[in-house]
Amino acid sequence: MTIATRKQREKEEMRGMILHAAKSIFLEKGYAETSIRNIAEKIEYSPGTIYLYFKEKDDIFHALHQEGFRKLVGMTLPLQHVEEPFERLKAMGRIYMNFAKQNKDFYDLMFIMQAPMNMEKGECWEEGDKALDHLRQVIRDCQAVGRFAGRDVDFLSFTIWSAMHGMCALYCNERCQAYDNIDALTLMDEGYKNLIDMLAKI
Amino acid sequence: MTIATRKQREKEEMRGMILHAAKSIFLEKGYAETSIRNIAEKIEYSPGTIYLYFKEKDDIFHALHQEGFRKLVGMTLPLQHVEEPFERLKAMGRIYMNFAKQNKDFYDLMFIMQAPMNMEKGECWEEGDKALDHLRQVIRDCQAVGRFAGRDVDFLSFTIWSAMHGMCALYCNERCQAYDNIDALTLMDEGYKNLIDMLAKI
DNA sequence: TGGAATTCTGAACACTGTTCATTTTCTTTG
DNA sequence: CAAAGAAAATGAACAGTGTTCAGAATTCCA
Repeated sequence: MTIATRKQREKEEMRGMILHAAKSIFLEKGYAETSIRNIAEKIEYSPGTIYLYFKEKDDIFHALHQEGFRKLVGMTLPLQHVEEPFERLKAMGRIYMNFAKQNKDFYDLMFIMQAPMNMEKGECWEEGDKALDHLRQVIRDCQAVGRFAGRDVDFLSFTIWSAMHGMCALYCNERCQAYDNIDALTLMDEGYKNLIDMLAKI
Repeated sequence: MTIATRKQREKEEMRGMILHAAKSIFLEKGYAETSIRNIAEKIEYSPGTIYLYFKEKDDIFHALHQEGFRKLVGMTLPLQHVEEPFERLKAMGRIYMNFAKQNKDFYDLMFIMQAPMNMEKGECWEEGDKALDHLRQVIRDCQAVGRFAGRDVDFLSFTIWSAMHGMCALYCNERCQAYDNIDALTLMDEGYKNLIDMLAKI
């Protein structure tokens, strides 16, 4: 093991430490509280050190952004066992919604926040593109069994993603409060059912 | 005209000045750049003065939040001339989407940002509730002419609002970039069409 | 072991929202 | 009109932010 490779490994480890600390603060106290100084304190290094491993704060959140997508993609494994395309689409929606319900902060970071988005597209959406392609493929599969006849795949994927995202975003941004007497999670579930009903008839 | 009423009026005028300055900076340079010091500089007062007219920064954005809703509600006037309920619903959607397209920052402030949301519900959603009630009423009107049979008005309004919001939010947060070769505005238009088609068949 | 290269530090810069003692301005009273 | 009182405006100060960089500490290699 050459010394250069050890240096390389140590650099990776340090990046890992920083990301780990950043993530724990982010999940515990939210984005606003996750400052460079807080992260530095957690890993017991000085603030300046962090800038030797990340060009800027957004880089850290960009990394967490990608981690979030890996997490989401990881949750879609059960889909392999769902053969019927439309059932698969339904399951995808459920998984997406559950991800948002269970990972409010990650969902925020991935789909709502402006923060880590100031990147050249390309590397930023590696994982995100994969997820979107997955949706497109399921839609094509649905078309192969006679559904969504004549619909453009891109436009329909946007329609479906938007509808799901709309519910998740209103949920994450506390806008469900607009419905006084209805629990936010109930709202999401019933909204999802309506969407499925609509997709079934289109 | 008593002196007390003049004082009152001057207080209102000062609030107006602050709001006007805040709005112009907000629309020109975005939320992040709209600092108390920037606002103070624009109206040629010291930063401290602003706190004599607004308890905190969020209060200012809360006021702009309300202004945004008045603006949106104002745009719905043409709806009075649309008799057929479903046509009216379609027109509502168009107006909502156009509002988002033309007022990205206001839309962000009203439906996405967490910023001015840390208020006791109630006064914060006065205008927002009105808009939502409007949607509910149109849905009921649709039901009166045989559409959306058996659907719960609250849940359906959430479904529709979410679907519209999803598109607008992805647009405002630059997530439409996920579609490389498709213009964001085209995406919105086609997404809207799909939604209408689905609502027509539900 | 000595010099070069790397790694780390922490003070400094220019910001942020917010507070508050002090000063300025306006209003009322003697 | 002058003095006293009230109201309004100030700007320095506090604790925080992201980011930079000269200098100190450490590690590496000859």
